[in-house]
Amino acid sequence: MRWTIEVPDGFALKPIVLSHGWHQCRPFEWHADTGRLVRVLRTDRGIRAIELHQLPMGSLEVTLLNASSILDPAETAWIDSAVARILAFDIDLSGFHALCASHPELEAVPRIGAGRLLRCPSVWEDMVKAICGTNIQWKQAVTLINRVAELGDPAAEERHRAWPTPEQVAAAGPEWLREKCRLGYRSPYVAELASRLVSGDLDTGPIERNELDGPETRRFFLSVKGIGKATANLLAILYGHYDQLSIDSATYNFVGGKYFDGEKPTDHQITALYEPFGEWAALAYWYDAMLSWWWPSIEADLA
DNA sequence: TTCCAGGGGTAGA
DNA sequence: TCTACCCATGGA
Repeated sequence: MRWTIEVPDGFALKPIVLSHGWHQCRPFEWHADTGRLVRVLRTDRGIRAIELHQLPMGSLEVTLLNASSILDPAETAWIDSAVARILAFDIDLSGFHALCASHPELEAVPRIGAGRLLRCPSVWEDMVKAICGTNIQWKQAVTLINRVAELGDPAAEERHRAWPTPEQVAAAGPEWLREKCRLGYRSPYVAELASRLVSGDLDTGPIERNELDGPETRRFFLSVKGIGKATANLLAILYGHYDQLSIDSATYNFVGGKYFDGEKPTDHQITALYEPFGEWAALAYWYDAMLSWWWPSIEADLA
């Protein structure tokens, strides 16, 4: 089964897939050679694996990988809305793209259709992955995340698994996360997050419905144990609030190397550097780092 | 062996 | 608000 989805003007699939490390984590699967993004989704009818591919005229082609499944219009519409969430169709980048035009170092951003950041279908999944990425090398974080993903339900007759639900993680418990996933001291944080979602003590609805402003969004994420300032800011950035940078060890390395002669800058110095970008500060930093670091290696691939 | 990674919680000032 | 100190894990 195959259909197409219309995309916002100037949208490009590859830049958002490669915007950060989520595409390396199951149940995402990025095939760089063919430019296809596979994602497993849990609908109210079952576990579906879809493959996204951008057509030459811009729109997205969706291929259902569950060969024996036929979707009704309601389920197809649900998948379309999930794709829109993952690929941040709702984000209006026109202000940022206009700003990039007057900054030579960011000139490539609008030209290649970059600026959006890849999200998971649920805030729950974004939060777990963010917690797993704290104080750890990213490659190792991917290993942790993929072990947690093994808890998810498999699609019938397919190798794909959905991301586990909060109920599944809460039932598995902190010891399972520690011993089987090797989450270490992060395991009680993830277990508590799952339990709070199951009990209704925490509700991600306001984030999903985009009802909160930047400060409210950051306060929401900070209320979760295991999520501190850097991670809360990162998650707020994923949900469209760019006025506060997420400063982590990679930020010190990049900004120190490029602007402070190799010396580690203070948080205040970093903030001051991108303050002129105002509400777009975090994106300005993000693509400053991206274009300087590893973007050149893939830029030819994007042309 | 020691250091530290895409930090955060906690106690004490 | 700021600073030590501790926290699991495994790669470098």
